[in-house]
Amino acid sequence: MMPATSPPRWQRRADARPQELLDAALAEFIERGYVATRLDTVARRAGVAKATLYRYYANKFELFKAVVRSAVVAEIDELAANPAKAASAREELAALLSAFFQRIVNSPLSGIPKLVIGEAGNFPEIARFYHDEVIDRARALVLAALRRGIASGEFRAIDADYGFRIAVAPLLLAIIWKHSFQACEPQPLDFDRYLAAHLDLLLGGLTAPSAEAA
Amino acid sequence: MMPATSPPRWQRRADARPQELLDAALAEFIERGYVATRLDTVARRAGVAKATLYRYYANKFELFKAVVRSAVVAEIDELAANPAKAASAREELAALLSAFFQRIVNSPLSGIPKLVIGEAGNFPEIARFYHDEVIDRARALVLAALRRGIASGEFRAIDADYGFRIAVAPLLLAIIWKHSFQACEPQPLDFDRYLAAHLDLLLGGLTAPSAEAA
DNA sequence: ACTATAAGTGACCCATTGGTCACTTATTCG
DNA sequence: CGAATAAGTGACCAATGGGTCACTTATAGT
Repeated sequence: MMPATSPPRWQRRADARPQELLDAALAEFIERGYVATRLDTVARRAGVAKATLYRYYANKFELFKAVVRSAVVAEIDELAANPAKAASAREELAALLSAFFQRIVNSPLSGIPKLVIGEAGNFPEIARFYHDEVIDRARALVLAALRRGIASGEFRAIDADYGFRIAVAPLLLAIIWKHSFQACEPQPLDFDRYLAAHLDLLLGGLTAPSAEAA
Repeated sequence: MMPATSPPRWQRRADARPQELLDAALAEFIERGYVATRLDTVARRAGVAKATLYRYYANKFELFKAVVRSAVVAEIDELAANPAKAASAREELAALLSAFFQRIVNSPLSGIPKLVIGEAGNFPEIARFYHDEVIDRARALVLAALRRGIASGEFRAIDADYGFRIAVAPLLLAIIWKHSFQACEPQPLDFDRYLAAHLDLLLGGLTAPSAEAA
């Protein structure tokens, strides 16, 4: 009988662990939100014990920040780095909102904004972090498109900052709907038609002559 | 020495308790959300012990439903009962969204939709309840205004159900902003200007001629 | 080989809170 | 006045989960 050398109970993989933990945590945060995500589950999903997770991330919030940076912030930065330079401001704005829609709203990643929307009220640090790292970046992109259109006379001279919020509001609503109320309705929302309807109305409103009375 | 009859340690006030508990619970839910609201705190705020609360409401969810019905649903029903019959569909829609804005978004009551947005994902029963009791009611009102305008030719023939969502999305965003991100920005959002900007764009978009090319 | 050490772990602590229950007491009614 | 009973209560339970710590063990360097 060979006393078969029992395989090691675990391996040292210090360089692979951080990313594996990040992947596991992203999936869990998306599925369950911030509070409901159990660090023990995240660790097991990554194939390690909870105490091991703490060797790489100091606490839950640090883990969360790392996840958001590696997933959402990276996505937006990529968008910002490859600007779809369109002929008109209309097209640029439409392309931008479409990109946000396809890459975030209509993807599993939407779980992150959903989580933030829900829990930012109870965790001011999360709100501040997300505001500074994500919202500000996204806003810069939208504001640029709006200002371009206003400067060129393509759009009416609205307050761009308010325009930004009104332009992205339907994206937020789509996220909320998808994650919280989808199951309450017989037929699901058609995301493409929804986006098209929004762009149609928004661009119509932006272009309409200022003084139109009833 | 008169052995002064010590005042009763507590009083029986079976008819006043339910409303007092509702008031306390509304305030707590608004301040802290669903999960973070402690039933012990609610009870103490109403001047009773936690076990007393359970004599009137079977559990946390039942208490929550009672709160929403007595506060939010009542508000919407009142709105529905006194329809501001305006001359045009434009005015009707504007009046309706303004009313929602003033009575809910720009009032402490906004804490309730905020809470639902945040926690509906983790509590399907809350989502279902809010969808059936609140969203459906609100949607009926907005849809009526939209359909009226479409029927009269005042609005373009968009899909009213999508229009509903796009019309209310900025209200939701305002709620989220107010509760979660207000503190992250130097100057606060001017709610009145924000609403005006939204109505301006929305009505502009709804009225614009269908085929306007760049 | 063998040792230094970084990587990994199980068991534990502690605070938290929805919900329950046996008990006390204010009030009402005959 | 004195039950009967509904209103009210404090003390408790069980489950939960973030975070810690003393300990074990894989592995690289010599």
